[in-house]
Amino acid sequence: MIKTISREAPVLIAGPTASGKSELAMALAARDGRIVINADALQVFDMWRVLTARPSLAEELTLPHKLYGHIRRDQPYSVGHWLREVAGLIEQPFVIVGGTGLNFTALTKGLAEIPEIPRDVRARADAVLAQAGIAEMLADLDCATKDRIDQRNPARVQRAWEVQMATGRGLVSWQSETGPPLVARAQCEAIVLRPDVDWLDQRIAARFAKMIAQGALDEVRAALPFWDARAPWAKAIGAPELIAYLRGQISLHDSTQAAVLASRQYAKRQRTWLRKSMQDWRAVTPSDLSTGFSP
RNA sequence: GCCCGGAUAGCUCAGUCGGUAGAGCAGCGGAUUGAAAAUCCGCGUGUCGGCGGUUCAAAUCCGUCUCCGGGCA
Repeated sequence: MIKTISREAPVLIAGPTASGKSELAMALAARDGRIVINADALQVFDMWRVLTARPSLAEELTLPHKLYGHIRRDQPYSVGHWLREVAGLIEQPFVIVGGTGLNFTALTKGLAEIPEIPRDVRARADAVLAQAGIAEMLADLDCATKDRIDQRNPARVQRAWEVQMATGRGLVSWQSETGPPLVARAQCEAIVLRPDVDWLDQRIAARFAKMIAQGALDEVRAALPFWDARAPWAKAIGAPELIAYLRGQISLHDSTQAAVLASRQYAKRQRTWLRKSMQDWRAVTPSDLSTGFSP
C-alpha cells in the first residue's frame, strides 16, 4: 500500500490516537528523504515523551523530526504558534503527522490572523468566568459573534470574549478575513487512518501498559512538583490519572483503567472529526499497512 | 438442610399507596477558526431472574423454582 503513496507530493497523515501514524510517517520520511513535522497538540511539550507516545530518541536521531518536545511548560502555545512554525519548515520535503484535527483544518483551510491574547486578559477572563459566569461574558460580545459561537460552551465564549477585550474587535469579524491556507489539500497526498474500533481499543490498552513499562510514571513523577491541572500540558491523557495514583488517591490499576478509558473517548472524538472534515482524504485501514520501518 | 438479604439498561443502583420504569457511569451520534489529548450539545424498550396465582391492572402482593451474598447447622 505504501508504494502507492507519492514520493514527491507533500504528505499529510491524520488518524486517531494509537493508530500507527508515526510509523507510517517515518517510513515515508526514510523512503523519500522527508522531514517529519508533528501536528499533535500534546507532543510539543518537552516533559512528555513516553506519555504522549512521541517518537523515541533513537527515532529522532535516525530521521529529522520537527516540532516535537520543543515547548516548555511555561510557554504559551496554540494552533497559531504551530501554524507559524510549520510555515517556516515546508520549503523542504515533508510529511505532517498528528491527531489534532484543528491543526489540519488550520493548515488546509486557513486560520484567521488574530493577535495573541496577553496574559492579563486571559487572567481577567478566567476571573470573570469563575465569578460572574458565561452570561456576563456574552453581554460583552457583538451579535454576529454571539450568533456564530456555541453560547453554552464556556471555552468558546471565553475565547470570543478574550479576542473582543484584547483587540476591541469581534471574533467573527476577524474570522471573516481568514486568508488562504498554508497548504492546499489538492496538492497533497492526504491520508487518514481509519482503524477498526475494536482493533484500536486493544492497541490503546496495550500501548498504555507499554508506556508504564517504559517509564511513564517517572515522567509524571517529575512533573508532580509543578503540577497544575488547568495547564495545557497537564491535559495529556494519563497524566491526571497517574498523578492521582502518585498522590495515593487511587490504585495503579484504577489509574490505568481510567487512562485507557479516557484514550478511547478521545479516539471517539477524533473519529467524529476525521469523519466529517477529512471526507476527501484517502482512508486507509492501519492493520492493512505494512510499513517495514524500524529505526 | 434451615434462616435472612439480593436478582430492574452493558455496569452500579433508584423505583412511594399495585396503574407495565429512570438516574449516574459506559456506549452511540454531533459540534469544532489560537488552552483542542481541550470544551460543549444530543440520544434511555429493558423477557424488571423463571413459572404460576390474586387483581380491571403486578417491577411492586402471594406461592414456587433458579442463581448470588451472609448467617445458622
